[in-house]
Amino acid sequence: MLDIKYLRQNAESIKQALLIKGFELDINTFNSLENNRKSLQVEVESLQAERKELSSAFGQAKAKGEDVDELSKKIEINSNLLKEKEDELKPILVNLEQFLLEIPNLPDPSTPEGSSDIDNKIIRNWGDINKKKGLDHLEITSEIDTELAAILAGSRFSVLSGKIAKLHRALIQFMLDEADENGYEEYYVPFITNKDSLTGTGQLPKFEEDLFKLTDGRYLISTAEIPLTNLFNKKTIDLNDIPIKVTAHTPCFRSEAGSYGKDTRGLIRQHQFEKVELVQVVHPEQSENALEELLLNAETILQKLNLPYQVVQLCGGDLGFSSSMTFDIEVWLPSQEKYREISSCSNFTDFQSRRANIKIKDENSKIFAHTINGSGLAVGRTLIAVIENYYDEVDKVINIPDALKKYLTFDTIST
RNA sequence: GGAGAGUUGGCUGAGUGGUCGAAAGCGCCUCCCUGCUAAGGAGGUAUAUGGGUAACUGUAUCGAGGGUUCGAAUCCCUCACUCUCCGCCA
Repeated sequence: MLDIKYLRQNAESIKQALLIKGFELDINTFNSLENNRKSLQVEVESLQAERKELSSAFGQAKAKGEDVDELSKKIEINSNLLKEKEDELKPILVNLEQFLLEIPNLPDPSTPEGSSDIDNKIIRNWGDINKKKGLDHLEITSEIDTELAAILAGSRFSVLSGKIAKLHRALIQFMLDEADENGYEEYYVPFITNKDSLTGTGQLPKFEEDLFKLTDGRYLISTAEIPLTNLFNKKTIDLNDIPIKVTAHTPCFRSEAGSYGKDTRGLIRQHQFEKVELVQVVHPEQSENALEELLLNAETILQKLNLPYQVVQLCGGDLGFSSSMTFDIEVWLPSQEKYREISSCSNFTDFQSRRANIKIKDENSKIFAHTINGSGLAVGRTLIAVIENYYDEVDKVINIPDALKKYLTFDTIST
């Protein structure tokens, strides 16, 4: 959520800044809501002040046994008028709140212009890619079964078995150990979340269709960012406890509404996938560095797995609703001869902390914290990358990356 | 699932219809005293938000939301959460 005071004073420049995200701020609507709000609020509050006075006069008169007929009349007039004005004000406040909740975060000034991922800016790349097109993970192993999953649940699910299932688990363990080494405290969190939490991190109210909703009105998490960030919902954090670094491994559930026909084959885009998430809650002055650090934490995992990747900075059109600045890490997939997103690391500045009310107690004042998060990493896609990049066509085996060997009792997976 | 108790400021905890944003204590801050420390004394110390250039000032907030009332921390209803007991259960 943007600072409403800031919005009042800088509507035009905010509108300009948001255009790069493809969002058109409706200043007229905002101004008319604000003007109505202001005049009605002033009226309501002065009527409330009057009520207070009249009520206490009434009480005193009653106590002295004085006649209260005239006072009663005044009170009735006040009460009717107050009710009328309150009824006018209430929906305006609701609308204003709604309006604010649907405005995206301001993009960082460094954000490249562009409308889709083709305009993302390549920052760096790491590792050598094998130029030769390779088999895809479904072709390589039969221990990933999407047809079986379709019988169990439907499309966009998978069943893993045997050594692939173990490799999948080893990746999770490896990633959590990496996070631990980098100073992130591990959490185990609910995979079901309420509206308040989802509003805090920005999935609601605008992106409900991306989520699986339960019959009791709650939702399955689409990322561990939601529970991890909301660990600090409505909290004031002592300056000494900053920066906070937390991690969790969770399944993520996404409806993938609107992505029909996209990435339909294999594990790339699933309704359910595992992810290790890294979250930091930091002082505003540290957030830029914290994002760099978190990005590096995620990159290191790929380096240790010896998987080639590139880092891109998202352009305005590709930048998420809540994010101010995002770097995606994209891993090389030989079957697609493309880099594919495997981690998304973002600085949300004070956007989430305003919504979730996460504050830092500075020496003598309270300020909104900055929140940073990123995948470290998406496990399913890492599994694909390992399978495809470590496949030995001659021997028809998947070699186990050195970094994972201590988690497994085998060095290769025959196919 | 059943029965009961509870939720008040940074903390402990009083307050069952008005003078209560809320006693008292602790903690914290400023000052005074005392040649260190400790003890003692005086004052201050919630949050959000509106109006105003400002000084200043209005309003809201006692778990959340409704209601009763001229007036609600206090009475009523609904919900959430915590605790105790019973049942069930990994």
